[in-house]
Amino acid sequence: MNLRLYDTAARSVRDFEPLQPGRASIYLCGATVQAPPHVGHIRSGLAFDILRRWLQASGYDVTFVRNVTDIDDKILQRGTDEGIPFWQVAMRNERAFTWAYDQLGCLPPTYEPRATGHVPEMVELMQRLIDAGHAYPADGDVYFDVRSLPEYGALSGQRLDDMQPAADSDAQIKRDPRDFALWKSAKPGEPQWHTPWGPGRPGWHLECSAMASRYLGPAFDIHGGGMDLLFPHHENEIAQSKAAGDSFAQYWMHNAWVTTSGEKMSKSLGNSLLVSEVVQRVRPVELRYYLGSAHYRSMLEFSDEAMSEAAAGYRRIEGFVRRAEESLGMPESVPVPDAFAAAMNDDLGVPQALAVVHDTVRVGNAALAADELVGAREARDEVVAMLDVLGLNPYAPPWAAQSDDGAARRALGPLVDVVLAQRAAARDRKDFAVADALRDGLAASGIVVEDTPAGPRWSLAEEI
RNA sequence: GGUGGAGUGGCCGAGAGGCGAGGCAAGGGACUGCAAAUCCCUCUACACGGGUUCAAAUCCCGUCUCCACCUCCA
Repeated sequence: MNLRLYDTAARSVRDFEPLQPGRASIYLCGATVQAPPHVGHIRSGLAFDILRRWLQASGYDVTFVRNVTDIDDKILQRGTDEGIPFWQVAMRNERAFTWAYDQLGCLPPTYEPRATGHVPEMVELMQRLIDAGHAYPADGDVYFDVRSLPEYGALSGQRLDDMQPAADSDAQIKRDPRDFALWKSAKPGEPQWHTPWGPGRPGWHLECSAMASRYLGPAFDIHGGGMDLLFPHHENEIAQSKAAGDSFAQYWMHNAWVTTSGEKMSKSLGNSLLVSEVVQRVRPVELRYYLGSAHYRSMLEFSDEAMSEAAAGYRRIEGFVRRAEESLGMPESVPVPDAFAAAMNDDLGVPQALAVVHDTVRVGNAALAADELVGAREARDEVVAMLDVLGLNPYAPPWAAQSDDGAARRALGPLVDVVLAQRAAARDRKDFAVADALRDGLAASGIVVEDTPAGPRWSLAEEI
């Protein structure tokens, strides 16, 4: 079974057929770096990280571009408010995004272009659009003429005449109120670049068209982003690029948002949960598991309770892998089970894929309990292979480094061994009160002791 | 007004005509000095009203509720 993906433009699931066999090119709309990221932003990065990993695991050579839009009205406003250059605001928030992507184990993009670094490409694109009669300069602005493109609105399924007229003050200088700005003339004090139409700065949509074609060419495979970018951002991107003669994206994918109390998480609603805050309450790998556990096109209602449940689910998987390592050593690379591959090939069916993981964990646990090492090894290696596709492999970066409390374990080990020896002596003489007190004492220090047929095992508690 | 999405058991969350995904929680059992972990078993579903069908959570008609987008948004 081949990979099938839901294409927003076709409103249906389609077989994925790359432009070049064995290669896949993806452009993901990244952050407009106005503020630090909340979990909704990172869900988008995560959903497409899983797509990318699955394509790579399926043998594709993936080129993954995720842009940074480092100039827009809010960034400029914030710079003004704080009395600092806009680029300082942008850089600060870009670092916060990078940190969050890294925390959640999202692979770095192949290229990560910034809007302000691609003004020449934007100017060239605008010139092509003007020459083709799809854009026009007006008072130092440059607008896209939506009426010049009959298919405008097709991606989002809207007809121009049904749209609410924009409450836009510059309506006088536009040919149609729904024409959108490719380029904005510089107001006093604003940053500016020189163009044939006067000094100004980029509009919101132009940068993605310019950068996508710069790094992926006039035609590429997949364009991704949040559902809320469908209109206007992606509609305008497709309009710019198609009007300029590019074939642009062959597939459009959109992830659903994260909600709290039934409402979309949003900076403007003030109900957003910063990634930096959430990872104080739960390990980053557990947050990744939680955000990835719902299908990418389903809304995810965020709650601490649901996140804790998800964390418990991940620890069950992780516990199996760690316990298996004690008797089996490190895992070997094996193919993922067919059921897992089938789930992933069906428009990234991570929920069903996770069901396969859990089923395999149960089989593996039973094999371990029965001392059937062959079966346990098979299950363990498959589980690790599946976790790897999902970016949850505890042996892979960044989790390996984070969960390897090497220094702490080396320092604590001899001390814990002393206490465990005392406890063993107490148990031998049936003095269970003392034995339990010793175990409780360790537990109070965050050291969990479990008895196994091979003797006690200790670990550092994950609960914070 | 236009467009799109959602309503599933105590909770999260899949599925899209027939054999009840999975997880978390709960109860029972096995194991254990006790616990933990693990395994086995068990319970509770498809918003509402009609219809089609041998068979509907799934298809059709209608209704209700909720959410999102329509030039700030992942």
